[in-house]
Amino acid sequence: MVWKTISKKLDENEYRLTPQREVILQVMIDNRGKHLSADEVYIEARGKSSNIGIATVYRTLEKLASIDVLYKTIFEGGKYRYELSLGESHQHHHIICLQCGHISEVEEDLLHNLEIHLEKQGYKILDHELKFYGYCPQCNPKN
Amino acid sequence: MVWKTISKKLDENEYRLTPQREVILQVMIDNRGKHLSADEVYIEARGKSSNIGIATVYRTLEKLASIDVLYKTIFEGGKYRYELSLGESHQHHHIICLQCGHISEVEEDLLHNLEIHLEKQGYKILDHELKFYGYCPQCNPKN
DNA sequence: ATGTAATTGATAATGATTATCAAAATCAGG
DNA sequence: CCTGATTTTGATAATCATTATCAATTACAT
Repeated sequence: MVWKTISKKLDENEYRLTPQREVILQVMIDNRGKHLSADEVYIEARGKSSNIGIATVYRTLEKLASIDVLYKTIFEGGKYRYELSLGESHQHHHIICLQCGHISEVEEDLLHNLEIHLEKQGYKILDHELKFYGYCPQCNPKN
Repeated sequence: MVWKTISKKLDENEYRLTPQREVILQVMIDNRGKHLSADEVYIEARGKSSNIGIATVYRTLEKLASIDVLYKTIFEGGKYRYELSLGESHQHHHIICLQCGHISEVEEDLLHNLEIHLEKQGYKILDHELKFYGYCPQCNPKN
């Protein structure tokens, strides 16, 4: 199901699925919903196939992001993170826990109205990204 | 007016206003509303006082951000950017033009409802950050 | 004045990412 | 299947932003 959608995108972009790329993709699928940095992907990929190079990881993540198989973003902390992009357009709403660092997602897409508002002002909005900073339910002192 | 508020914060935090720090602050005030990277601040600061070191710029920006005189964030592009933080709490709504790179701000604070919603789920939200990507009125092909 | 503490600027060290390049893998046509 | 051309890979060098180090300067409190 997930693989089918992805393969299609790879084909469309004439991007060959080598063993290394397959391992990296599998890592991303296994971690669906998480936001992995390149070195985190590298470590997990090594577990599956011990002789994969860090350069290949960077290259592959970059390429997969450019064809929208992955979504690439950067959080406070200064390194890029990647997550599987699941076809649907607006899903980039993150809640970052300042205590444990856990990053979860908000499903709602409540920004549509605001985008309309901005377009009336002459902007053309293509995408948005929303980040909340605070404590997740586990870390919330009140809970 | 701006200076008064800032001096107060500096005093409260026992942060001395040396000539170098004053120059850096002046650069930030001159560029109110813009989002400068450390090296951009460095270049402008050099124009005003030719023998300021890059290390001092980094140190000062970092410190000023930690006492909320500046707001520090990171955009696609991988480097930190700083802007003057003007007392009011929620103002971190940015519109990034994909054409010219210009970053402007949305004044509205329409996320309050969403925050309430998340708090009902057990989260404790302390801050948020919203970024729109698209074309500004000048670059919008439709205009 | 004078000794102590804070600040500075140059530069080394670090961490993340990108570029380079020779070797290995893969492909397409005979 | 061969074989030459093309793509991909992994190691590593290069780069870029940021942070740490440290001796020299500056400011402070007595």
